Amino acid sequence: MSQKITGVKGMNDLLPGEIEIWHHVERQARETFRRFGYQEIRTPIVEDTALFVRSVGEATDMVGKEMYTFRDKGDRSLTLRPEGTAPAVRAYIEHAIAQKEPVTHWFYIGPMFRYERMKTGRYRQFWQIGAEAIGVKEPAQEVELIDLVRQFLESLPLSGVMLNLNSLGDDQCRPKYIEALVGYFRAHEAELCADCRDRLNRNPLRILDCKNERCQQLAAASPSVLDSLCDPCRAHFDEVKRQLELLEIRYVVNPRIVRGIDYYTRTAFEFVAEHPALGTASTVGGGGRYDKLVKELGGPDVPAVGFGLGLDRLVLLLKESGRSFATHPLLFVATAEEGARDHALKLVSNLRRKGIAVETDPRGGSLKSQMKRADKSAATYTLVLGGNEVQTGTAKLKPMAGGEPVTVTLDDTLADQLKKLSPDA
RNA sequence: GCGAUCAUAGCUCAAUCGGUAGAGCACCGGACUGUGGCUCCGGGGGUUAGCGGUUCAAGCCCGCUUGAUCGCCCCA
Repeated sequence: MSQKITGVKGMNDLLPGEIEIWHHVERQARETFRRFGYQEIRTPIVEDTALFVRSVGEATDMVGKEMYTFRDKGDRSLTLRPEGTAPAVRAYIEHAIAQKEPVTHWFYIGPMFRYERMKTGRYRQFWQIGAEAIGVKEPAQEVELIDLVRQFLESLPLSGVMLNLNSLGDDQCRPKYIEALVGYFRAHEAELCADCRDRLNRNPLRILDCKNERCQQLAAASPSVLDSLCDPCRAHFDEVKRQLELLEIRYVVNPRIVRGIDYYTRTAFEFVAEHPALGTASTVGGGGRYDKLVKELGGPDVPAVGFGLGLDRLVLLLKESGRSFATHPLLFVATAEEGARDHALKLVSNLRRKGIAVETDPRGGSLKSQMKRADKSAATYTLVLGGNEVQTGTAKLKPMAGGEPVTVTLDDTLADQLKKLSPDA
């Protein structure tokens, strides 16, 4: 047992029984993105470490202590991506997408990696559904993305998710705000927790996020970002709010949302679900505008907005609904006599080619044991193939949930007969 | 990174004072020889997470490791 190899800590296997719910969420996501005109991208799981250091920010927890970083055989420093925006922007720049189209709408679904302590809803490999809209400076862009998330959540369906909204200002007004904030906290430095005293120098915005009681009190009385927005930022924020109201999207302005990433400018938002199933991991998604990031990473000076949703957390919430997403075969084929095996083999193959979900037990065995497997498969009908059926060219379909058997003919029209019986399948 | 709790069959859990590891569910088979579920009967399953220590004797006591759960931190 000491030699037993197990999965890596914090990285989970997804097995049948659970995977169906993931498929459901991913299917609804893809369908929503289709309606909004967003196209899928797939970027590598591994990137140059510098990409995240330069975009997410050196002083963030994500970069400072949560990255899976290693050296490859060429002595390059590589990192398992902790988030999806930086890789998307890297790809956008690398493929000179700005030269080809003024507006880019992308989405992605894939695993992210952060070296963190595990708890409910937080894993070292977790999955994100994200979107990036590059090239639009207008407030309508973040409103479109927020509307997209809303419609996606409705499709699952998932309710009770609150939208928290904030504006972090831009490079005109943010420096002044941070100056005011630092000045304020400097005056109360002795009262701050040890972490926050450190944050004061490295990343003062994060103090607003601190859960320490005294820090919270101080933060509550601190200058609000919203009071120091410059006129263009204020107008932008007001317009975002106006359009959200136009679409009847409910939100709460929360000036304490700062997000754990440095690249956000102006609008920042979070989707929060207070639910016991999530424990303290109540954030199911977050995003915001990052108008300077593309240029900072060496690309053109284009504005952008994006969001990321925690697929694992959505699945946790959806599991609570108790809904079943399992799929079942329409037909199970059992054989009653050894001589019918070859006929069954061909029958099953032909039905499958015609699109019918058919299961059988390749091991054969007694009819009784095959019937048990038919029951287990949750097939709608079972067809027992034996000498009689082969001889007469007809068979009875047994409805496994009860009811009268249905007689079918064993010819090329069998698939159509089955489809007629069960149009949904 | 810090703190707390926990680890027995595939799953949920028993096992008295330290004295031969058990049940339910699940799985397989039979009762019922071409018809599942219900009932009854039987069967396979365990280095008690791993390694070491104390003891005549350890699932139980002690140490370490690994893993899980929760809180802090932070986030999806």
